[in-house]
Amino acid sequence: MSTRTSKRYWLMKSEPEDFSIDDLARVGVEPWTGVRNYQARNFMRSMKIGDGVLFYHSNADVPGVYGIAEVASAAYPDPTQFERKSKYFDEKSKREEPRWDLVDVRYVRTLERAITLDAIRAQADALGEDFALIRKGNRLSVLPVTAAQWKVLLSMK
DNA sequence: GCCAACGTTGGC
DNA sequence: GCCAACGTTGGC
Repeated sequence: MSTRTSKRYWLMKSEPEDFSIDDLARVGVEPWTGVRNYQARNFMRSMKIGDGVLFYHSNADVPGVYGIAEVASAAYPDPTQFERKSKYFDEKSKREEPRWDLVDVRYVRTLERAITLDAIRAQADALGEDFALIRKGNRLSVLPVTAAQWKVLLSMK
């Protein structure tokens, strides 16, 4: 029994040179490996299948939201933390007590026009000060989006 | 490539 | 528990 019935929303960052919305469109579903920040991990642990995801390109020529995805699994241990050759290997993580989790993310659609970081900043008033993406110094790669913020962002033209 | 912001690590 | 050093993120 889920204690939560309403869908939640998230924003997940990826460097497009590493993994872009086009890559997600190609593979369909992708395990979101490599998150090594406790706050971001905890957000993933609270995700439910079907939650909405804004796919954000960071370190891009034009940073912004390029597509929509959805959560396709509950959180489970990120296998790359145990892979010695992986850049995400964490020697301190134990198989009996994995430190890092991930969720699977499923492609939904690519936006015709990206919602650029500039455009998002221009809507700061409508989005509110609690929007972590545009809070000063924020570096979280997985962050929550309220239903109201989701609506504001996707209705931007 | 630079650098501000911020998280983590480790010495004490 | 403090905090300096270091590493990473991510916009520019």
